[in-house]
Amino acid sequence: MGEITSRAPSIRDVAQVAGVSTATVSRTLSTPDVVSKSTREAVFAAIEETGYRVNLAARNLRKRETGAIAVLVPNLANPFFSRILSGIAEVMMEAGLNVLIADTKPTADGEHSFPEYVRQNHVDGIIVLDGKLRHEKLLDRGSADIRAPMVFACEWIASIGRPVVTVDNQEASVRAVQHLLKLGHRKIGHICGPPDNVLSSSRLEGAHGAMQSVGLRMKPDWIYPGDFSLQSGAEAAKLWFASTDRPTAVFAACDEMALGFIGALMRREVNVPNDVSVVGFDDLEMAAHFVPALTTVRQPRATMGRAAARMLLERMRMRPEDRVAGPAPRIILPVKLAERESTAPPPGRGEEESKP
Amino acid sequence: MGEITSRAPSIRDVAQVAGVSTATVSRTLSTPDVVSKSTREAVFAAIEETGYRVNLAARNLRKRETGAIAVLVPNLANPFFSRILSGIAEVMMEAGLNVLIADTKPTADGEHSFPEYVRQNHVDGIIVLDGKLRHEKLLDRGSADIRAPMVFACEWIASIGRPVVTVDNQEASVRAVQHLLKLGHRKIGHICGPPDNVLSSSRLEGAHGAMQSVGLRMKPDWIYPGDFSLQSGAEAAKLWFASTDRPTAVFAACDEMALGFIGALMRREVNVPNDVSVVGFDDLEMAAHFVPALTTVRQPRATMGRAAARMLLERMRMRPEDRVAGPAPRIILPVKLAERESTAPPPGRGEEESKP
DNA sequence: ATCCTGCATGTAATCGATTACAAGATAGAA
DNA sequence: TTCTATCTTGTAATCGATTACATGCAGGAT
Repeated sequence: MGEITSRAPSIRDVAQVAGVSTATVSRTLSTPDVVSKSTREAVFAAIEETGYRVNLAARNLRKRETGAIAVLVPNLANPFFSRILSGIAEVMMEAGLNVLIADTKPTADGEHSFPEYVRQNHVDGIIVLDGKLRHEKLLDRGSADIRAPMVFACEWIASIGRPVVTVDNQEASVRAVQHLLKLGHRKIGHICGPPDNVLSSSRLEGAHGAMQSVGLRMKPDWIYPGDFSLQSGAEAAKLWFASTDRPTAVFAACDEMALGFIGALMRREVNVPNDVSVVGFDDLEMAAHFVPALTTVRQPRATMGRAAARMLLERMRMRPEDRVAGPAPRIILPVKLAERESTAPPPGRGEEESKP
Repeated sequence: MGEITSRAPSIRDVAQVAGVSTATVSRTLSTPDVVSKSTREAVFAAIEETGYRVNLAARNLRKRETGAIAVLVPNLANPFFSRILSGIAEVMMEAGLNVLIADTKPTADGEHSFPEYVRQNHVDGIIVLDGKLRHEKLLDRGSADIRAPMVFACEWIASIGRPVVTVDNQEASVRAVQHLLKLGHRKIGHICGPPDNVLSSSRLEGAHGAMQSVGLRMKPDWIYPGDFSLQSGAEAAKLWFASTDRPTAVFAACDEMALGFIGALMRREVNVPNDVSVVGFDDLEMAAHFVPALTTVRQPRATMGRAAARMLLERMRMRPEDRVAGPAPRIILPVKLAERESTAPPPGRGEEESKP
């Protein structure tokens, strides 16, 4: 197909063809209104003829920017993040910025990795979806943060004063637990997210708080460890099954764990929701298709992504000294509880088809 | 925290601190062995002291390369791709290359998008996981392909002669169907992938072929349209349910559709596998956790990613004229059938707990 | 006719790293 | 002692685009 060109056409080639200087070509591209109509047309024709594309390395070098932003995702394998990413991409593409996605999934040594192109001045801004990165990495001297603004979305690191876009995790958890309380549950358990994660702790606290406000408490046995994975949900099911004093309802800190939990229970002939009710968090697409369909807290993922993107754009336009002035803004988005099939009154006191 | 530096340290600053020329600093970084031990140490100390990081825009401009490769993913929301991505990232990071991930999900106008940083000479190589991109886009004059080599993984575009890393989809489908045949099924249906997709057609053909080779055929009614989404699996369930002459087993072209299909059936009180057996394709993590656990064709996703990455590295090292010489290589990876709970003998003739 | 204003364009420095080439230094051979 | 080979380092051009500044020109005011 296309002949192998020895070299890509540069702005010089265009200038030559159009019979103008390179400065004029550059101006035609960046500020067309200062160029006369006739030259403008000549330049565009020359661009067409030569097949010219701007060399971004050269532009970036000169402008001291890169035209790209990075998104640090804790684990691409988790479908939860995809919608957020597409929300981000939508806003950024519109703004003419490219989006680099980096998986910070821990490497063999257990460290969350931090891709080189983020450290180096390769991006103009960073959106962090990972609340478990080590502070030093993000704030490393010479790393991008000094030059490139950063915002957190969904998860965040409390000790780093940067803007955050999130939902009110605590409030959402309160609502999830209240839903269970209203159904008549009194013994409610929780499958936690990974320790040291802001989401884990605020969701756990929300659950605790909701119980306390009606004079109940969660037995420590009913609090199962987890790490947001399907597998850890299944592990929680083992614990639930093995115990004698079981909660009649379990609120999982994410849908994956909720589904892993339900799957493992059903494999042991435990019926959800008749034997135990389960509420999730996130509202993954799978949640509605699972049997039983999962009652869960819906996060506005695309909206969250778009909000984070817009926030970052705003910060990128600010002067660096203004960015550090005052407290970092915080956008809290509303959530909704999607009530589906995985929750019902507790066994023995249900209005419906509960079994004794 | 860190003071806002007016400018990032450049190679000049390092040179000045170390008391050498910029050339020596550059050499110390790229070819340390031609530099004397004493200067080398001085330079490293100066780098440490200044916190110097190489400016990639400058390096790329000079070296006419970018140190990054792009992966074009048809739909990030599909968890199938994540493992492939991590396989790619693993190999590429080791080779010192950055990985840019681009979602080519169709925009409003139905066109698969093709991010600017891939068109422009922004990447040194491209891995395409999307078999639905328009040819012109990939081969566009001035686009990256002339300079940057390209390989396909998983999906591919038959008319573009580029290396491909994939599994034998047809053979895998044959095995899936043979598994159903061995269980005693004679009426076997198929949920297709999107039309115009190489995977869809080869999986369908494989299924057809397996039937034909034992003298059977799939009734056209048993071939359900789909697009690899959960939702389309659920739609297929509606069709199955509404028909009178139903297949006793269904082979879905991907796990998502298989799970959507099962979920929708179970919601209609249809039992899987007792009323109908279902086989999927991909072996998503969820497949094993679903109830019933899904029998499915396991694709070696991480291996596929690694193989594609290595293939691309090899192509990047070749001279451009050698790349077009001869037929493009093709790597076919083996698959395995994971037999789980969603398949059983057809109703009425089962050895086990089938119901009449 | 002269001067000023404002627009359109060109000239050339610049961003930071790489590398061909030149030059200096050192050691060994004759 | 002189010459050559080898090793180390510096000089300066280069990659391609942007932009401050200078220049030239047309039209209007006086």
